[in-house]
Amino acid sequence: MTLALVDCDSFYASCERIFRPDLKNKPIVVLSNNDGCVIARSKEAKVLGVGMGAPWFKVKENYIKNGGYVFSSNFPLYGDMSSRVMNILKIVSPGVEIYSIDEAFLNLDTLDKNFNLYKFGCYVKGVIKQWTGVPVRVGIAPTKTLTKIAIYQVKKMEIATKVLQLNTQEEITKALSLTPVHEVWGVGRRLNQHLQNMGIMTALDLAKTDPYYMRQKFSIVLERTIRELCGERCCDIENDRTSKQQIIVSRSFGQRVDDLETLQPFISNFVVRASEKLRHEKQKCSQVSVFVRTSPFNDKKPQHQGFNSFQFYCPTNDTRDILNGAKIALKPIFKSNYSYAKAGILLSSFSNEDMQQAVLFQDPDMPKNNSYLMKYIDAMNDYQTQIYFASQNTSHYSPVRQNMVSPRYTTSWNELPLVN
DNA sequence: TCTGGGGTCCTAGGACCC
DNA sequence: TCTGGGGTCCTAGGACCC
Repeated sequence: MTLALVDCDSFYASCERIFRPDLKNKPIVVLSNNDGCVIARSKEAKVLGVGMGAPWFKVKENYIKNGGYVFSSNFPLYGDMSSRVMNILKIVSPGVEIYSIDEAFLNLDTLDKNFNLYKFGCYVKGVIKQWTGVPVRVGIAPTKTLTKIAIYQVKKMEIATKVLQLNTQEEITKALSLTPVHEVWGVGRRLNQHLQNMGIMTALDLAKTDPYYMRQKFSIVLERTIRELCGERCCDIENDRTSKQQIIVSRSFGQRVDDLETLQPFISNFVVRASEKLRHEKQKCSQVSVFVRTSPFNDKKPQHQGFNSFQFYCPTNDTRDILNGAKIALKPIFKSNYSYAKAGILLSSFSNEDMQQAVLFQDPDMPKNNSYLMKYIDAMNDYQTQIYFASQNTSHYSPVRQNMVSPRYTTSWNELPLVN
């Protein structure tokens, strides 16, 4: 009974480096939207003391002075590199669960008992590096939570092969004793504080607690974590990805927005994007919510945040319906005299697009949603946006500030890497 | 001056039912 | 003075993840 976790090493920074081989062994950081804060760091950048999530304007000077390189985020590139990695995993592994853009669990239960899993891990690492250039780590263990522990140990102990198998109880116990409790998957800031107060400092301390007691005191989630640390599988591999429960599109603004006439078209852009995702998921939604907020970091200006939802009479994935709902929801929460720093929309209450909810006062043969129209618009916009809705801002997706974006090396004909 | 975006799961509590 | 018991469903909010 064995699982593996394949984890890309400093993923975004590695993607940038693949197309800039001159940056080998150089510090690289990747920034969030608007070049706000640091969301990825190469090993060398960590050495320079750049923290995860650090506001860029605070670390910039020192980092650049020390010879660091910096990129604005380039998600088309990272998304494409990710799917290349995942496609390789689907070839080499009997079962794959894509967990995030840079992580996947492999189900190795079906492999023969005498199969050399450690060698397999090394092979996976090698083939991904050779075919994509992405460096990965592999953790092998009986449960998901333990594969996470294995990955943490690869990082912390700087294991040269980047592959660690936790097989015997001795190996597991040793790894647990060397892992601080806040590094355990599922233990966040709040829980860590409580556990520390109880004298639970390491993953091994946590594994030794009574799961029933901890369930009463905290939650069933923690009970599962404890059992997983003890080798009892509580989280299964999900082979076929379950459909989404909600879709969010939101942005922080590079420039503050303080009037509805400016904000509304950006909200429309978010709605259009979210509706495309919804149709891509083959779902309809019954609710759209809109939120706005001022900057929580600016204590000199008045603060405001608003959230409001609109319910649809029957489920829809027609952009025009959702634009209308979002517009109605935004009105009461928008207040003038505030400088808004972030806004977004959220679609929820999904149902399958094939199911048609009959409506009493509507002719069932005349659906309001014109799904053909949306299909054609999606098809036309697939390659490059050609059709906009009247309420959109067609010149800017959102007020954004990005100064250091790398080319879309793999997803745009005009930006392919050149070989001299 | 400048602080990301997109998700999941669980729980408590209210509304409602018989 | 004294005011049941047991259940379901839904939602908002918290905690956590990458």
